[in-house]
Order: sequence, then structure tokens, then C-alpha cells
Amino acid sequence: MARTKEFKEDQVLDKAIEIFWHKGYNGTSAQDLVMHLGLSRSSLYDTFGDKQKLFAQSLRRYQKNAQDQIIELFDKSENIKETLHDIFKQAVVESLDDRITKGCFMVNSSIELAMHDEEIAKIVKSNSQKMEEVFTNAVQKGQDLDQISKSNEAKVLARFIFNNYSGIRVLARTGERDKQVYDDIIKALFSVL
Amino acid sequence: MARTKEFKEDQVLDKAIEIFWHKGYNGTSAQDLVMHLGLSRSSLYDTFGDKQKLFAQSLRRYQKNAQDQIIELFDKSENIKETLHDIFKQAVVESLDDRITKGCFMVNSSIELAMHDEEIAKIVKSNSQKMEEVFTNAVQKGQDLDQISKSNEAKVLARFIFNNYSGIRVLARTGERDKQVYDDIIKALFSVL
DNA sequence: CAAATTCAGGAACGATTGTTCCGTATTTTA
DNA sequence: TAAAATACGGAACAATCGTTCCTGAATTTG
Repeated sequence: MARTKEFKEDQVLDKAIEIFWHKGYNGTSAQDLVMHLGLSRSSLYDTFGDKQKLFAQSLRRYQKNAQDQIIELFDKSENIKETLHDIFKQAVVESLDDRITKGCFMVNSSIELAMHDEEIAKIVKSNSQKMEEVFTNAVQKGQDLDQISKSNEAKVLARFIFNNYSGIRVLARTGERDKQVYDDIIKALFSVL
Repeated sequence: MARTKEFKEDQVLDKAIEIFWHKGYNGTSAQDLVMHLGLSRSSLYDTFGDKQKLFAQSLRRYQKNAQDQIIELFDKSENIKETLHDIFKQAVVESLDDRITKGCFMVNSSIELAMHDEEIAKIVKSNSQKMEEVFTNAVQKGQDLDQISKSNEAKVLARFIFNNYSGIRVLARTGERDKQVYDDIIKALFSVL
């Protein structure tokens, strides 16, 4: 009856994530999308509706990937503190590796759009809540196992950790290339845990 | 000979800061500027050149104001730790007060433009350097006076503090309205100092 | 008064924006 | 083979973008 789809929606979304991440929402034009996604204007609009919907879908996919990755790390972790350290080390590697500094797609989107777009605001809020939950559970587990200091409540530490994570992502976006700056922040952070 | 200027450039810049801060660079149109600044298209372009120049000038003015304010606080401070606490408390008040959540103009601009605009990147970088310097000196002074823990070097703590400051400004921009979240972060932060 | 300068207002610029639509080729399955 | 669905390229849309320019009124100082 019908011709099958020639492209995988998820693969296109991954490319959309790339360009939106790099250039932001307002900085990415429809023409940019057509060129970078490798499909025609018509297919693009037929498949994803419009630019805003494509962006929201990209951000949701990014969110899911990032969350799943962190959740998995904590799940199979035997030492929460070490796992946390790995997560931050990874963020630093990405910040320094990235020839085109992209920071964090979620943080970037928060700042550019959360205030002016309800749907994006919802995604950002749900991300914050989920991350707070995941980090709180992890820290709690770490405290139960005497791997993390009990000087502060799990939720307090979770919010604190997440805040430093955001900060580091901003730093990356500004183009900071001095590894020592990141290491200093992490060193001080872990002196609380 | 000539008619005198009817508007003060600085006052116009303050209004430009407001709208750029709120809507970002790409989100602010020339029409927005004409309406919000209260002067005509022609005067605008005659005085400031173009949109990009006006933005850069606004950001520089914002930077100077923010820096001077913090420098003055540290200069007349008798207890650095308390002053630091005041600075963070103030950031929280602004985050919660602001009916239209604006976050930090410098952080917002970093994320939106630093990567794509050299001049903005320069401003952001000079701001980071100056802030690191100011915070390092303050922390050093606090350590000398036994007001701040010596468990970490002054520069390490300075970078750490600034990182949390950035994080909090991102949080504000996402529209977080729960004071407890901010207080938790600050509580954990100050357990290091 | 006269020259000089500054303003507002608005028309107009070409370029780019996001989006729609059409014609046609391609591929699938009944 | 016929029908259905998909994808493509490109033309075209109105709207908005940043910017330039012109006119005329207002105000200042020589």
C-alpha cells in the first residue's frame, strides 16, 4: 500500500539536537535545519509539525538520554561518591573536548526559552524534579553506605550537587578551556561530600 | 549652535539592559527597542550604531555596575563570610522578587552569544577574570582574618563560590520559586567556607 | 534672525524568517 | 498492475527582521 519511511525519526532528532544545542532555538533557522538534518522542507514539516514542536521533541529526547545515562550509572554503582566523581569528570571531559562548546542543551534551553515558552518550561521543570529525585536517592544510598558525609541532608546535598553541575555547564558554554578551573570547583565540591 | 541631547545615554542603556536581559539578544527586535527605549529608530541608530553595538554597550554597563557593587561590599566588609552570605541572600531575593524572572544578564548572554560573537565572548571572559580576582582577594582576606576555613586555597574557593553563583542564576532563570531550594544550596555551600 | 544640531515619524530597503503548497518521482503492498 | 503513501526539490507565501533614509519640526547658540 504505502512507501516506508526512509529516515529514522530518532536519527533526525539526534541531528536536530546537535544543531539546536549548538546554535540555540532562535539562532537556528529553518534553512539550517533542512541542510543539517538532510531531509527536505516538506518532509520536515510533514513529520514534525513546526520548528517549535521539533525543538520540544529534541529537548525531550535529550532529556531522556541524559537521565537514563545517569540513572544507569547510579543503579550499577557500588560507590556513590566515586560515581558522582565520574559524572563530573565526564562533564569536564566533554567541556574540554568539545571543539564547538555546547554546554548543556537543557541549561541553554532553560535560559533562552523557559521564560517565554510554556512547553519548554514544563520540560525544564520536569527535568529538574527528576534530577533532584535521582540525585537525592543516590546521595541517600551513599550516606546509608557511609560513602557520603551525613553533615547535610540528602536532599540538600542533591540540590547542591545539581547546582554545581549547572554552573559547570555554563562555564563550558563560555568557552573556558582551563582544566584547572573545573578541577578546583570539583575539589571544593567533594570536600562537602 | 546646536540642539542639546534630550536623553541621557546612560538612562537609555539602562532601559536597553532591561529588555535585553528579559528577552535576550535574538528575542529582542528593533521594534521592541524603539518602543521600550522611548526614542525613535533614527535616534537609536544615530546614537548607538546598530543592535549588536547597543547590546555590547549594555552588557558592559551591566558588568561595571555589578562589579562595582560587589567590590564595594567587600571593601567595606568587616566579616567576609557574612558579606558573602549577604551577596547570596541578595541573589535569592532578586530571584524570588522578580515577577519576570531574568536571571543574570551576564550568564544569559554567555549562553546565548559567547560562542557566536567575539566581542561578547571578550566581555564575558573579562567578567569571569575580574570576578575570580575579586572573590579570590576577598576569600584570602577572610582566611587571613580567620573568618573563612583554610581547608581549600583562596582561588579554589573563589572559583567554587562563583560557580554556585552562576548555578543559582540559572535556577532563577528557570523560574524556580521555592526559597528552600536556594537556601539548601547556600547552606551546603557555606559548610565549606 | 540664522545656522546648526537633534529629535520624531514613517516610508522603504533587501534579506531572511517560518511555513505552505504543488508537481513529480519513488517505493510499497494489496 | 493499480492504489496508496512517502519523499523530494523548489517555488512562493506573508511576515518580520535589521537598517537606511527623508522630511519637517524643535531647540540651541552664534
